[in-house]
Amino acid sequence: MQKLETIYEILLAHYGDLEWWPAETAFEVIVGAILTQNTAWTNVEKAIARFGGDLSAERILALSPEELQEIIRPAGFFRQKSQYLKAVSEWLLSLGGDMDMLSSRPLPQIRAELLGIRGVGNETADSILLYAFQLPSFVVDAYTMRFFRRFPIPAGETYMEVKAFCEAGLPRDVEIYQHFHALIVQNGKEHCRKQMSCPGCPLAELCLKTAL
DNA sequence: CGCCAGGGCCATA
DNA sequence: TATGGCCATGGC
Repeated sequence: MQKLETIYEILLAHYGDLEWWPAETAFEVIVGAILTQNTAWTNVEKAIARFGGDLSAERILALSPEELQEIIRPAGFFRQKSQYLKAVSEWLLSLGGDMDMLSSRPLPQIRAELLGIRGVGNETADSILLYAFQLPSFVVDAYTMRFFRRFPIPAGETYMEVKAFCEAGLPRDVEIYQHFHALIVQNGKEHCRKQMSCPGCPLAELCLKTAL
């Protein structure tokens, strides 16, 4: 396949800078990362709106399980996710709650801590690192997995293999990681999801055109 | 009506 | 390590 940077440049030239993780605060990014697990983003927006602008780790811990479940109900899996939200909130506050202090520590350490939290797996951990803490940890999601089935990776296709491949093939830069992830999602939504709609795809000439 | 969306946990082999 | 069942809502 082509150099990863080449693919990135092509996508960037075609779609431009996509900023698709809208959030008022870093904590809202964390909440969104939990709520969006296997869930449409429109449902996450509904759930976040139901916090009524009062969204903090303290608030989440103060709410009863039932109250929290009722607020996030539109995001689905609300019984599990209410526990997950309380777990990340406890982690955050147990370390002082200062996002800047937290993010100033070694990335691998933060990632390991995140993975130790109930409800935080690889993708959620990387989303929090990249979009909430602004640290260079590449996010691999369902779109990314499908994407690299079109451009097979020699190393393999497990989560960590795809992640390592992307990080090795791009400058270690938060903006680039964020943009590339957004570009992959946008391209995947428009082209290789339900049907093979190659016309108009900026990568049509490079793609293996493998049925997904 | 059925499908599935920006996963993760847990039990089982 | 690798499947498979489970969790739940809203949009199409």
